[in-house]
Amino acid sequence: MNYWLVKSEPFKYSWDHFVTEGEAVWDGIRNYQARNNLMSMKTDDLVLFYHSNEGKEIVGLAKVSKEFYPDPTTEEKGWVVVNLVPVAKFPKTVTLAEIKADRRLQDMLLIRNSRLSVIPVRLEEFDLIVAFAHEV
DNA sequence: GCCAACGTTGGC
DNA sequence: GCCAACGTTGGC
Repeated sequence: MNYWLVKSEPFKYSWDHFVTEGEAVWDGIRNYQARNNLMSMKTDDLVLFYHSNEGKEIVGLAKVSKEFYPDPTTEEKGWVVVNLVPVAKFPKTVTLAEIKADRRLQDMLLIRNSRLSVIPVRLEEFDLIVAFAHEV
């Protein structure tokens, strides 16, 4: 089991929209590193859902419902999508500021490479973020 | 709205 | 194969 984080601009595709639809085709990835991460995702891997630009916070948890297949939104070869389904909205969002403030999370690619939109997350980091999301 | 960081493209 | 120029992302 691996853990991931995906970014979405809420203006384009928000968590609420994701929940309403019930399943998302994660299309439009045009970056090789992000693409490689998509191709490493396995069914039932857990995925943190992050709102970029507006909010800058992790809002909920999703999981992989279908492993990678060719991106239907482009003719170009080599790009792929996965399907995601919502698991749970976090009781409390975890902001980028909180993540940056925690010494244990400094190595996250979310911070180190802010432009990458599909990011692997280590188990320790994942557990910590889930714990933050449930703090009172 | 600005700009830093990063990726990609193309000239040489 | 190097590197300058350009485009894009996303934090501030």
